[in-house]
Amino acid sequence: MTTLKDVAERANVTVATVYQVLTKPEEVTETDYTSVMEAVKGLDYVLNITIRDVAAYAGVSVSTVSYVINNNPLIKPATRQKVREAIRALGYHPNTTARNLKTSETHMIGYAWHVAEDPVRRNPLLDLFLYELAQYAESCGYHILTFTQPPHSGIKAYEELRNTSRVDGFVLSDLVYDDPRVKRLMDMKIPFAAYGHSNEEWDFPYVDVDGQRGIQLVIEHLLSRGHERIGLISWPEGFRIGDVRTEGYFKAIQGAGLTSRDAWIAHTPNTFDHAFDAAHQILSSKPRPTAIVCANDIMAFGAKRYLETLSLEAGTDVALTGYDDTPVAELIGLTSVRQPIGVIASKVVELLLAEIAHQRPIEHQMMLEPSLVVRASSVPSRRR
Amino acid sequence: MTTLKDVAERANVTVATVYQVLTKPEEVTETDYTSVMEAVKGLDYVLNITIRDVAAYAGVSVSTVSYVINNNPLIKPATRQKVREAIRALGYHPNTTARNLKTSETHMIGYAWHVAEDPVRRNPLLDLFLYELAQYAESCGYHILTFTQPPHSGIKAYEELRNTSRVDGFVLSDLVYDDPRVKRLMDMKIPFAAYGHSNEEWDFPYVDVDGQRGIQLVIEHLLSRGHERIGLISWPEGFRIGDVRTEGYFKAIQGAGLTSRDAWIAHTPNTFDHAFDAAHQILSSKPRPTAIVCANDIMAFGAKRYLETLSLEAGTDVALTGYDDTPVAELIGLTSVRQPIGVIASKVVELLLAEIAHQRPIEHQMMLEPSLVVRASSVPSRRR
DNA sequence: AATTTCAATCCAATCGTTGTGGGGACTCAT
DNA sequence: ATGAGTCCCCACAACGATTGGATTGAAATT
Repeated sequence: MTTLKDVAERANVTVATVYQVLTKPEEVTETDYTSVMEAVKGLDYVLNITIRDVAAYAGVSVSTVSYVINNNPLIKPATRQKVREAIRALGYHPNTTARNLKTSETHMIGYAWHVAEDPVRRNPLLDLFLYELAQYAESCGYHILTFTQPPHSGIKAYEELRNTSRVDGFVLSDLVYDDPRVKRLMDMKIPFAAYGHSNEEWDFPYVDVDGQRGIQLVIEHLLSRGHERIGLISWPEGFRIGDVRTEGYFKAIQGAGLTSRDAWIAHTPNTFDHAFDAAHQILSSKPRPTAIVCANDIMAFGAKRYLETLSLEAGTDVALTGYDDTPVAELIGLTSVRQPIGVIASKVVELLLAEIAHQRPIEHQMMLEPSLVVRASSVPSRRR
Repeated sequence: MTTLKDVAERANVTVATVYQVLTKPEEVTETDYTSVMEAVKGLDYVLNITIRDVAAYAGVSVSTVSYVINNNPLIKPATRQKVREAIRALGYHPNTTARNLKTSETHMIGYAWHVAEDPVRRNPLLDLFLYELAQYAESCGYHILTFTQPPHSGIKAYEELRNTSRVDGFVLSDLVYDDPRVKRLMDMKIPFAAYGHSNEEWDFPYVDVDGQRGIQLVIEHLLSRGHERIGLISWPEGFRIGDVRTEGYFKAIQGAGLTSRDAWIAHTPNTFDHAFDAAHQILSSKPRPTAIVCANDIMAFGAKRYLETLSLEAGTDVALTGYDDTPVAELIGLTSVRQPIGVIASKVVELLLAEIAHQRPIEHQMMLEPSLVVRASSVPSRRR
């Protein structure tokens, strides 16, 4: 491979001159220009600054430049300065690919989009999570490689990315019971960290938010507002997040010495229409609850619409709460439970980087606290 | 670097045996096991299948293996078969990093998250776009590297990613007038393709959706339902998308021989509350419009809420339309304009890949047609 | 003065591929 | 037998960085 130095020697000028001719030809003497261009032609050189060029420019060896780049303290400040200057002058940027090859790291984190056959089921919370993930990873010098996991393809995509060494590890979200991805990644000893957890017996790094606690917060809030008949709309059984929240509901109700009734409980898929119907069912019971807790904002949204058909106002007539504090909750003034997505993302990245460095901290499983965001849907208001 | 072959020679067994010892020790004879393990220890070898191992296993040269991998037709079918078998047997996967270094391509596409200081302003449409982008790019053997562009940092992040050769090119979205990213990327001859366009005079590859046409569809629909007094809630002037849609409104109104009034037009930031107020203002005019066209779903959502405070029903009492067909539109039964995000994403990727290959097609600027999604908010309904 | 020590550099091998430029083996016509 | 022409395959030099071990000159020690 031809370097700036080769051209310089052939044209019998300095490396700096060659660079100047190639980047700002207008600032250079006629003779320099022609001789350099001739050399360039002869060697058919194309400008591409590498570490070698920097070394030649600074008058040191390649390794010295490398040490400077990597902040190796052995290098004398004067030399360091000289090299830095050369880097600046030539506008040099280390080639990540070459570095990756040598160090066999990629500084990339893989994150699979949650499968979304049904666009309505796309979870805005996870979009936000991905955003925060990207942000925090970047501050650690990592980037996120997003990929889509074809439905029912198992974890092919994960293996492929790892096998071809495109990523150093993975972040998982949307875990299910006995999540096969977790199992397989553990088996293959591929670094990963998860948002949410899967199987109590598996030992892997994750960050989760206490779903029971979230519902507890909601119910405490409702109790403080005098509600004693509290309904629930949650997922069908068998979904991890749903089950946790449902359980939280029962625990909190019992903890407060209240009772619930079957008629006040609905298990429905997470869609607007199903929740609408569920609200209808619950509010048809006698006595009917004065508050309805929903395991998700979408459900609350559907319930709210049902209230409107009865000309009931959420907050004033029936208290209504959601979960996840999605943008829609803000829009419709829905009391909801917020997960600290920013913190989760940063912790997950931290855990993952530790895994990649083969240093699993003692506390590699964290449970974070959600917080309650009270809005109009659970407190009576005079207007609007 | 030590290869399987080195170990095999030292232990005086076949390459296949070494591999077997290292992967399925239970299926191997005692003597093989000990001799191989001894060799492994002596060379302190760690299992890592490379093209060299495949070559040794198949009894061909490294380049032959490479040719097979890259489907070079020169290789004889029998040899090809032999190599394929070796690849399978050893579970070999080419190392992407090494390949990237050699070919100086990365098969990565950079996409910056739209800046979102204000979380409420996050655009779900772009989340969907990113998803589709990832999906289509993958089908072309590319992956998406997402990054966040720190606000006011200019296009530093873009340059950095390109300079360190992490990506082959970029996809842009959320373009503004005279977008500085477009200008700079054009200047630096960095491949990119955009969703949306920026400056009429710049020649760069993009895909856009005809915003005027979208509004026109809406207004034609309203006309067909007999509306003649049609209001508009749109962005303040100076935002590309907003201006296009506003213009579409005026053109369509005039084209239909109708007139508009200043009092029926509101320019507001894209928030629920501002739209609420705008609707209030518009509906206070006399005569008041029978329909309100909004340049965005969020605005329509705010307007809808205002209607509700008046006990007016969208669709029955006042027709209301949004734009972008975000999930919320589906939820609240809002007539909206849908952009073919899947098509856009695939076209953008196509254009970008062409740029990367330095083959700009004649049609490197496409304008796609939006479509109207009619829901209850613009058609009177009997129930619900 | 001879030897050791040490900080500051440098040399060269290496990471795992790709692809050019041969070259051996074979066929076919001379 | 010879030469030309194919057809397959291989040796080897890259790609652009990192890094262990060698080297060097000067300071410290003997």
